[in-house]
Amino acid sequence: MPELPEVEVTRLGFAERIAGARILAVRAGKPLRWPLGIEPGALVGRQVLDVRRRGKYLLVDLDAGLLLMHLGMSGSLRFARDAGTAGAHDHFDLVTDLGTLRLNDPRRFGAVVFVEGESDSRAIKLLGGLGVEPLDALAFRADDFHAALRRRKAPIKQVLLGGDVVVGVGNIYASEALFAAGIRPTLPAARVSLPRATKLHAAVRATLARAVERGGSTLRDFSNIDGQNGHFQLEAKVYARAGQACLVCATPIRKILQGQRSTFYCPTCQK
DNA sequence: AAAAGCCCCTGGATGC
DNA sequence: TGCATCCAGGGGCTTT
Repeated sequence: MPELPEVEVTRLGFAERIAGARILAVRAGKPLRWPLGIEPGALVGRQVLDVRRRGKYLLVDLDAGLLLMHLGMSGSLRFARDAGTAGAHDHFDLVTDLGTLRLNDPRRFGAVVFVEGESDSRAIKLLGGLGVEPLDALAFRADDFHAALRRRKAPIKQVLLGGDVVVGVGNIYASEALFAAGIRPTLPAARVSLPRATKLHAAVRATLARAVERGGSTLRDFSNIDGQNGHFQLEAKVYARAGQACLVCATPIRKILQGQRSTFYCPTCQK
Protein backbone atom coordinates (compact mmCIF):
# COMPACT_ATOMS: atom_id res chain seq x y z
CA MET A 1 0.00 0.00 0.00
CA PRO A 2 1.74 3.11 1.06
CA GLU A 3 5.01 3.54 -0.77
CA LEU A 4 7.28 6.54 -0.40
CA PRO A 5 4.90 9.01 -2.11
CA GLU A 6 1.96 8.05 0.10
CA VAL A 7 4.07 8.30 3.24
CA GLU A 8 5.45 11.66 2.13
CA VAL A 9 1.99 12.97 1.27
CA THR A 10 0.86 11.87 4.71
CA ARG A 11 3.82 13.64 6.34
CA LEU A 12 3.23 16.86 4.41
CA GLY A 13 -0.40 16.73 5.49
CA PHE A 14 0.18 16.96 9.21
CA ALA A 15 3.81 17.84 9.98
CA GLU A 16 3.21 21.57 10.25
CA ARG A 17 -0.14 21.16 11.94
CA ILE A 18 1.19 18.98 14.75
CA ALA A 19 4.48 20.82 15.34
CA GLY A 20 4.56 22.26 18.84
CA ALA A 21 1.67 20.14 20.08
CA ARG A 22 1.56 18.91 23.67
CA ILE A 23 0.62 15.25 24.18
CA LEU A 24 -2.51 14.93 26.33
CA ALA A 25 -3.14 11.19 26.07
CA VAL A 26 -2.11 8.07 24.17
CA ARG A 27 -4.49 5.27 23.30
CA ALA A 28 -3.28 1.90 22.04
CA GLY A 29 -5.78 -0.48 20.43
CA LYS A 30 -5.02 -3.96 19.18
CA PRO A 31 -1.35 -4.92 18.98
CA LEU A 32 0.48 -3.75 15.90
CA ARG A 33 3.58 -5.33 14.40
CA TRP A 34 5.77 -4.47 17.39
CA PRO A 35 5.13 -3.24 20.91
CA LEU A 36 5.27 0.50 21.48
CA GLY A 37 8.26 0.12 23.76
CA ILE A 38 7.13 2.58 26.41
CA GLU A 39 4.23 2.92 28.82
CA PRO A 40 1.74 5.07 26.85
CA GLY A 41 1.16 7.29 29.86
CA ALA A 42 4.85 8.15 29.96
CA LEU A 43 4.41 10.13 26.74
CA VAL A 44 1.85 12.49 28.24
CA GLY A 45 3.19 16.00 28.64
CA ARG A 46 5.87 15.63 25.99
CA GLN A 47 5.93 17.95 23.04
CA VAL A 48 5.94 17.11 19.32
CA LEU A 49 8.72 19.03 17.61
CA ASP A 50 8.45 17.96 13.98
CA VAL A 51 7.87 15.03 11.64
CA ARG A 52 10.50 13.63 9.31
CA ARG A 53 10.52 10.68 6.92
CA ARG A 54 13.13 7.99 6.30
CA GLY A 55 12.15 5.51 3.59
CA LYS A 56 8.61 4.50 4.47
CA TYR A 57 9.03 5.34 8.15
CA LEU A 58 7.71 8.52 9.69
CA LEU A 59 9.82 9.92 12.51
CA VAL A 60 7.80 11.97 14.97
CA ASP A 61 10.33 13.94 16.97
CA LEU A 62 9.42 14.62 20.57
CA ASP A 63 11.23 16.88 23.02
CA ALA A 64 12.42 13.59 24.54
CA GLY A 65 12.72 10.60 22.21
CA LEU A 66 10.81 9.95 19.00
CA LEU A 67 8.09 7.77 17.57
CA LEU A 68 8.82 5.63 14.52
CA MET A 69 5.60 5.07 12.60
CA HIS A 70 5.12 2.65 9.73
CA LEU A 71 1.93 2.21 7.73
CA GLY A 72 2.64 -1.37 6.66
CA MET A 73 0.38 -2.61 3.88
CA SER A 74 -2.94 -1.15 4.93
CA GLY A 75 -2.26 1.73 7.30
CA SER A 76 -3.24 5.34 7.04
CA LEU A 77 -2.96 8.28 9.39
CA ARG A 78 -5.45 11.02 10.05
CA PHE A 79 -5.05 14.20 12.01
CA ALA A 80 -8.12 16.03 13.22
CA ARG A 81 -9.16 18.50 15.90
CA ASP A 82 -12.01 16.20 16.82
CA ALA A 83 -11.07 12.61 16.06
CA GLY A 84 -14.43 11.19 17.06
CA THR A 85 -14.98 7.65 18.30
CA ALA A 86 -12.30 5.12 17.47
CA GLY A 87 -13.34 2.48 14.93
CA ALA A 88 -12.50 -1.21 14.86
CA HIS A 89 -9.21 -0.65 13.02
CA ASP A 90 -8.05 2.47 14.82
CA HIS A 91 -5.13 1.07 16.76
CA PHE A 92 -3.21 4.10 17.95
CA ASP A 93 -4.18 7.62 18.98
CA LEU A 94 -1.80 10.40 19.88
CA VAL A 95 -4.09 12.95 21.48
CA THR A 96 -2.60 16.44 21.58
CA ASP A 97 -3.80 19.94 22.30
CA LEU A 98 -3.68 20.65 18.56
CA GLY A 99 -5.54 17.54 17.43
CA THR A 100 -5.45 13.76 17.43
CA LEU A 101 -3.12 11.75 15.23
CA ARG A 102 -4.84 8.41 14.59
CA LEU A 103 -3.50 5.30 12.89
CA ASN A 104 -6.03 3.12 11.12
CA ASP A 105 -4.61 -0.20 9.98
CA PRO A 106 -6.89 -3.17 9.22
CA ARG A 107 -4.09 -5.67 8.64
CA ARG A 108 -1.92 -4.40 11.49
CA PHE A 109 1.37 -4.79 9.60
CA GLY A 110 2.06 -1.23 10.62
CA ALA A 111 3.82 -0.11 13.76
CA VAL A 112 4.42 2.67 16.23
CA VAL A 113 7.69 2.32 18.09
CA PHE A 114 9.12 4.66 20.69
CA VAL A 115 12.90 5.07 20.77
CA GLU A 116 15.06 7.38 22.86
CA GLY A 117 17.01 8.51 19.80
CA GLU A 118 18.17 7.44 16.38
CA SER A 119 21.19 5.71 17.85
CA ASP A 120 18.88 3.60 20.03
CA SER A 121 19.50 -0.08 19.16
CA ARG A 122 15.88 -0.51 18.17
CA ALA A 123 16.07 2.46 15.82
CA ILE A 124 19.28 1.17 14.30
CA LYS A 125 17.75 -2.22 13.71
CA LEU A 126 14.85 -0.67 11.79
CA LEU A 127 16.55 2.24 10.03
CA GLY A 128 20.20 1.22 9.90
CA GLY A 129 20.06 -0.95 6.79
CA LEU A 130 18.12 1.49 4.66
CA GLY A 131 19.45 2.68 1.33
CA VAL A 132 19.62 6.25 0.07
CA GLU A 133 16.68 8.61 -0.24
CA PRO A 134 15.67 8.73 -3.92
CA LEU A 135 14.35 12.30 -3.76
CA ASP A 136 17.55 13.59 -2.19
CA ALA A 137 19.56 14.64 -5.22
CA LEU A 138 22.79 14.85 -3.26
CA ALA A 139 22.48 11.35 -1.78
CA PHE A 140 21.04 9.53 -4.77
CA ARG A 141 23.48 9.64 -7.65
CA ALA A 142 23.38 7.74 -10.91
CA ASP A 143 26.98 6.54 -10.83
CA ASP A 144 26.70 5.29 -7.23
CA PHE A 145 23.42 3.63 -8.13
CA HIS A 146 25.03 1.84 -11.05
CA ALA A 147 27.95 0.74 -8.88
CA ALA A 148 25.56 -0.68 -6.28
CA LEU A 149 23.58 -2.54 -8.93
CA ARG A 150 26.74 -4.13 -10.29
CA ARG A 151 27.23 -5.93 -6.98
CA ARG A 152 23.82 -7.57 -7.15
CA LYS A 153 22.81 -10.64 -9.12
CA ALA A 154 19.12 -10.57 -8.16
CA PRO A 155 16.56 -9.32 -10.69
CA ILE A 156 16.51 -5.52 -10.88
CA LYS A 157 12.87 -5.35 -9.72
CA GLN A 158 13.70 -7.15 -6.51
CA VAL A 159 16.75 -5.00 -5.85
CA LEU A 160 14.61 -1.88 -6.26
CA LEU A 161 12.05 -3.36 -3.87
CA GLY A 162 14.68 -4.43 -1.37
CA GLY A 163 15.20 -0.96 0.05
CA ASP A 164 18.87 -1.47 0.87
CA VAL A 165 20.12 0.29 -2.27
CA VAL A 166 17.42 2.92 -2.57
CA VAL A 167 14.44 3.30 -0.22
CA GLY A 168 10.78 3.90 -0.79
CA VAL A 169 10.25 2.14 -4.12
CA GLY A 170 7.40 -0.28 -3.47
CA ASN A 171 5.65 -2.78 -5.67
CA ILE A 172 3.68 -0.31 -7.77
CA TYR A 173 6.40 2.23 -8.43
CA ALA A 174 9.04 -0.44 -9.06
CA SER A 175 7.04 -1.74 -12.02
CA GLU A 176 6.27 1.80 -13.18
CA ALA A 177 9.86 3.04 -12.97
CA LEU A 178 11.16 0.00 -14.86
CA PHE A 179 8.59 0.59 -17.58
CA ALA A 180 9.60 4.24 -17.81
CA ALA A 181 13.23 3.18 -18.14
CA GLY A 182 12.52 0.41 -20.66
CA ILE A 183 14.15 -2.24 -18.49
CA ARG A 184 12.84 -5.77 -18.08
CA PRO A 185 12.13 -6.48 -14.36
CA THR A 186 13.79 -9.89 -14.53
CA LEU A 187 17.13 -8.53 -15.75
CA PRO A 188 19.86 -9.21 -13.19
CA ALA A 189 20.76 -5.88 -11.57
CA ALA A 190 24.44 -6.41 -12.34
CA ARG A 191 23.65 -6.46 -16.05
CA VAL A 192 22.12 -2.99 -16.14
CA SER A 193 24.62 -0.85 -18.04
CA LEU A 194 25.65 2.61 -16.88
CA PRO A 195 23.48 4.42 -19.45
CA ARG A 196 20.48 2.29 -18.55
CA ALA A 197 21.12 2.65 -14.80
CA THR A 198 21.25 6.40 -15.37
CA LYS A 199 17.91 6.24 -17.13
CA LEU A 200 16.44 4.13 -14.31
CA HIS A 201 17.81 6.52 -11.72
CA ALA A 202 15.98 9.36 -13.43
CA ALA A 203 12.84 7.25 -13.85
CA VAL A 204 12.72 6.36 -10.15
CA ARG A 205 13.07 10.00 -9.17
CA ALA A 206 10.53 11.21 -11.72
CA THR A 207 8.00 8.49 -10.90
CA LEU A 208 8.12 9.10 -7.16
CA ALA A 209 8.21 12.90 -7.46
CA ARG A 210 5.25 12.86 -9.81
CA ALA A 211 3.30 10.64 -7.40
CA VAL A 212 3.99 13.00 -4.50
CA GLU A 213 2.76 15.89 -6.64
CA ARG A 214 -0.40 13.99 -7.44
CA GLY A 215 -1.03 13.25 -3.78
CA GLY A 216 -0.09 9.58 -3.94
CA SER A 217 -1.97 6.63 -5.34
CA THR A 218 -5.16 5.33 -3.88
CA LEU A 219 -5.83 1.70 -4.67
CA ARG A 220 -7.39 0.14 -1.64
CA ASP A 221 -6.80 1.34 1.86
CA PHE A 222 -4.73 4.45 1.49
CA SER A 223 -6.32 7.76 2.28
CA ASN A 224 -4.63 11.02 3.10
CA ILE A 225 -4.32 12.77 6.43
CA ASP A 226 -7.81 14.25 6.22
CA GLY A 227 -9.34 10.92 5.28
CA GLN A 228 -9.89 11.75 1.66
CA ASN A 229 -9.97 8.73 -0.55
CA GLY A 230 -10.11 8.23 -4.29
CA HIS A 231 -9.15 11.79 -5.17
CA PHE A 232 -5.86 10.70 -6.56
CA GLN A 233 -5.96 8.30 -9.42
CA LEU A 234 -2.88 6.29 -10.09
CA GLU A 235 -1.58 6.96 -13.53
CA ALA A 236 -0.21 3.46 -13.80
CA LYS A 237 1.06 2.48 -17.21
CA VAL A 238 1.65 -1.19 -16.36
CA TYR A 239 0.70 -1.87 -12.73
CA ALA A 240 -2.50 -3.94 -12.46
CA ARG A 241 -2.93 -3.78 -16.25
CA ALA A 242 -2.26 -7.43 -17.08
CA GLY A 243 -3.67 -8.35 -20.47
CA GLN A 244 -4.44 -4.75 -21.37
CA ALA A 245 -2.73 -3.00 -24.26
CA CYS A 246 0.55 -1.24 -23.57
CA LEU A 247 -0.12 2.48 -23.82
CA VAL A 248 2.97 2.87 -26.01
CA CYS A 249 2.96 -0.14 -28.35
CA ALA A 250 -0.36 -1.95 -27.69
CA THR A 251 1.34 -5.23 -26.76
CA PRO A 252 -0.60 -6.93 -23.93
CA ILE A 253 0.94 -6.17 -20.52
CA ARG A 254 2.30 -9.21 -18.74
CA LYS A 255 2.04 -10.16 -15.10
CA ILE A 256 4.67 -12.37 -13.49
CA LEU A 257 5.58 -13.32 -9.93
CA GLN A 258 8.90 -12.29 -8.40
CA GLY A 259 9.53 -13.18 -4.78
CA GLN A 260 5.82 -13.71 -4.11
CA ARG A 261 5.02 -10.22 -5.40
CA SER A 262 3.38 -9.44 -8.71
CA THR A 263 5.32 -7.58 -11.38
CA PHE A 264 3.86 -5.99 -14.50
CA TYR A 265 5.75 -5.12 -17.66
CA CYS A 266 5.54 -4.68 -21.40
CA PRO A 267 7.50 -7.43 -23.19
CA THR A 268 8.05 -5.16 -26.19
CA CYS A 269 9.04 -1.88 -24.52
CA GLN A 270 11.17 -3.46 -21.79
CA LYS A 271 14.29 -5.43 -22.66
C1' DA B 1 27.22 -11.00 1.93
C1' DA B 2 23.41 -11.89 -0.71
C1' DA B 3 19.31 -14.32 -2.09
C1' DA B 4 15.13 -16.84 -1.38
C1' DG B 5 11.12 -18.22 1.59
C1' DC B 6 8.08 -17.54 5.30
C1' DC B 7 5.14 -15.15 7.91
C1' DC B 8 2.44 -11.52 10.43
C1' DC B 9 -3.24 -10.05 9.58
C1' DT B 10 -7.83 -8.67 7.65
C1' DG B 11 -10.99 -7.64 3.99
C1' DG B 12 -12.52 -7.38 -0.71
C1' DA B 13 -13.25 -9.73 -5.09
C1' DT B 14 -14.23 -13.84 -7.40
C1' DG B 15 -16.05 -18.36 -8.24
C1' DC B 16 -18.93 -22.33 -7.19
C1' DT C 1 -27.09 -15.82 -0.03
C1' DG C 2 -23.27 -18.58 1.72
C1' DC C 3 -18.78 -20.35 1.75
C1' DA C 4 -14.05 -21.31 0.04
C1' DT C 5 -10.17 -19.47 -2.28
C1' DC C 6 -7.09 -16.07 -3.82
C1' DC C 7 -5.01 -11.71 -3.64
C1' DA C 8 -3.27 -7.22 -1.68
C1' DG C 9 0.79 -1.15 -1.94
C1' DG C 10 5.74 -4.17 3.44
C1' DG C 11 9.55 -5.91 5.50
C1' DG C 12 11.90 -8.37 9.33
C1' DC C 13 13.58 -12.89 10.29
C1' DT C 14 15.40 -17.41 9.25
C1' DT C 15 17.40 -20.49 6.24
C1' DT C 16 20.27 -21.56 2.22
